[in-house]
Amino acid sequence: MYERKIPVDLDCPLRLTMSLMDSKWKSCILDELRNGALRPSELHRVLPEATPRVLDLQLKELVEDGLVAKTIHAELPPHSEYALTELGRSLLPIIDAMIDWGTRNSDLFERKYRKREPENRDERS
Amino acid sequence: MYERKIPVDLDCPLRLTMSLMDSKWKSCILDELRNGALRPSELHRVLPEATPRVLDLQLKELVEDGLVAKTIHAELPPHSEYALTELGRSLLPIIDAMIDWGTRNSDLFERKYRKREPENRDERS
DNA sequence: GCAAGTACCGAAAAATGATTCGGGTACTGA
DNA sequence: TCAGTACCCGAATCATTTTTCGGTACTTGC
Repeated sequence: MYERKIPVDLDCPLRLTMSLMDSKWKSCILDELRNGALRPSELHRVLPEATPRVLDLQLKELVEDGLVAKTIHAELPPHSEYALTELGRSLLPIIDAMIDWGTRNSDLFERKYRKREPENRDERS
Repeated sequence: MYERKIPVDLDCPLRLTMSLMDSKWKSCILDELRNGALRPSELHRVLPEATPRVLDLQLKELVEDGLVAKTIHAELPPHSEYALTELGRSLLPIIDAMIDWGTRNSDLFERKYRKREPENRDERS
């Protein structure tokens, strides 16, 4: 895990909240966990674009931030599970609002950015 | 401006929304513009931690994404102003929710991460 | 002319974030 | 004991973002 030099911005509530979920996968992970705990392999199955390694790292940070809880089931074979904590669950309204906004406005950005391949955009004037 | 290889993730509404405001300063800029247009120098005055260069780059992206509009006043001396568009304004509820969450939970992370200076944390066990 | 203010912008450096690679452990069932 | 599965991790590498540094251009006031 990276050693965050400036852990979170504690003086600005906005930046604090942002810093907890603005990585590439965290918000998706929180969203996927909304319906119940998932095991790492299951999470990878629902987010196949993220490598297991990334998910592992991000989950670790989420756990460290108290948004997700890890449970190890000692049965055989032992499994680990990640679930939202109450704190993590309290972020869901924000995530819902973002999903909502993205859904309402997706066609706008569709037209704007799906001109062609990732390559050049910037065809103004 | 950096040529985003993958402009925005168009297939996931959550990631789409995120991609528009997950940079270090964008959400702050949107928040600062809520009460009316600001000139670059004014914006720098209210966000002194961000260099004028960064603000410039971020504003440019915000304009390109349609969240902010730029107006050039041709008087002398010519001034430019940046204001929220309707689209940008429609993100404010999300930003409000984040400010809210951050305010409600700041003391939690205060205790957790303000052990000492930005330097080392990582004093587990 | 010259300093000071404002708005820009290019290029490189630095910092941060994400991904890949190559393992390691622990258990299973055969 | 061996392949198979799931989980975990360090380190290097790659990608992206942010910062730094410098510069252009224009206008105002001296």
